Amino acid sequence: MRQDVHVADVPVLCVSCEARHRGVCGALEPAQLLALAKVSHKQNMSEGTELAGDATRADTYSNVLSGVVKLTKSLSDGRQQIVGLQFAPDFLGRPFKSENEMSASAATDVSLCSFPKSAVDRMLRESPGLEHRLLEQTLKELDEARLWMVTLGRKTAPEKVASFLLLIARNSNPTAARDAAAAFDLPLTRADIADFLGLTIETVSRQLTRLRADRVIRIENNRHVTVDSLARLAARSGD
Amino acid sequence: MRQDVHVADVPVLCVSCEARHRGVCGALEPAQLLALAKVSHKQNMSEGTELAGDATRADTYSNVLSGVVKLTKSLSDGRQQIVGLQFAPDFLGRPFKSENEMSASAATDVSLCSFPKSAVDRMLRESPGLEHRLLEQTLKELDEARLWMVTLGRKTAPEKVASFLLLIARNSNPTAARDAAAAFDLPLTRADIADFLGLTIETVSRQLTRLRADRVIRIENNRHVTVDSLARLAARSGD
DNA sequence: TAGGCCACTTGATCGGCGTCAAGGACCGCC
DNA sequence: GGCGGTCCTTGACGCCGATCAAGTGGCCTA
Repeated sequence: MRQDVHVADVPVLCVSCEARHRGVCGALEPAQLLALAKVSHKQNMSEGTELAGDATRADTYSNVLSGVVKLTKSLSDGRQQIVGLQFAPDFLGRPFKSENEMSASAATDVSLCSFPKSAVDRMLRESPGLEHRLLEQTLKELDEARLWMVTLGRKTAPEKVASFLLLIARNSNPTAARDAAAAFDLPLTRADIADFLGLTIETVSRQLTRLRADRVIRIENNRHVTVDSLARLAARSGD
Repeated sequence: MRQDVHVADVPVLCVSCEARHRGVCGALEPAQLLALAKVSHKQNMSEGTELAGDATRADTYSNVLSGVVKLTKSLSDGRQQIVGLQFAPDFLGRPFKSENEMSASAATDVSLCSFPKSAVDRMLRESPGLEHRLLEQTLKELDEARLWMVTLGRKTAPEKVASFLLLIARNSNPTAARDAAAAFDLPLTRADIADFLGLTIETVSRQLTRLRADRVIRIENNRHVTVDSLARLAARSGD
């Protein structure tokens, strides 16, 4: 019965939403959640869709409900670097700035729950718990970014590719033991992997075939990867 | 007179402290500032001092009052990467985690104002303004980290070195015009610059002499750099 | 003044990864 | 079934930056 009352308080949109528990929405009171749900909407974007351009006005925030969003920065001559991957239930958007400094696009088919920036900014001022969640997520992203800087700056191509596979493997099953097996689909094309690792697609391809030749991984349909021993993969990741 | 009253409220330790205005302490009420000042202490550390080791217990936070602190991560075989530089009045420490995941050390002589973690954590819970400041700083650091990821992943050695010089130049005089002249001391040794850029010290040295040969910079005593036109330097930074 | 140490520079050589080019696998479309 | 397109793989080659090895200059100590 208590459950019923509880569920009755929760907006329909949010009932089965992962972000309500693990994401930033978990910090909201039922009344706030209701207010926010009224102005938010779920949307599905297909792979490749540009979600927010570089130096464009950003007037919405989003939660990632499923799929993977890539954050990229480019140099003027077209060289590109992926500076972050956002998985469910990550929060998408840069508080306290109205301009995007990077572009976000759907690396896979993605579903998002989007809110007007103004509504969230108001709640941020009223509800310290929300700001706390946002701080936690931002610190997590900062840790991840700094960890990746080591990969970009100091690892070799074979180590980079192994590190990437490990990242995806761990993300697709966070509870797996360190030395377990794993199977997952790569959420990125070879070109995206290259942009994430600071390599070319040829080098990525060569390293993947090398890992396959050495029986560390198997690949089906270019996307589906099977790893018999994550420990063997980790041994190739350099750290 | 109002000024006198105001100053009288401020702890001696904090009266002339930059962090009280631009740093996180600016979010504190006089009473909180007083309470914090009672348990904090200023300390000077000389170049090279290890401030916090990898995987050690971290039980203090600090504000950087002067000098530069480098945050580094290492791979097991000794390869090292600097993942962040902290200048005054930056906040030093990782809230909500008791273990360091990276090591911090003094890149130059440094003066710090250190607080027990517990005292700050308590204030974080009581004072939303403090958490807000911290979120702003963390977002700023995340932006910087992601910007640097492009440098690490996609720029050539000449571009990396030019980018580094620009970063230091802009930091030593944030208000300078984009095409002004600049003069500053490098806060890092060649070895540190290499670890920051993901290069070797030989390559860093070669690129610096090239910039000098091309009259983009002048160098005295290995550390003091003069730039006649920041715009010319920026033109070599790749972005 | 000699000697050692440290940070940095400079030169010669090597190899990892980028570049260029071709070819294969899979797809939808006509 | 042929055809073009996209994504990926594979091979040949060359260059940028790492590696190895001296050499220079400033500073400290004796």
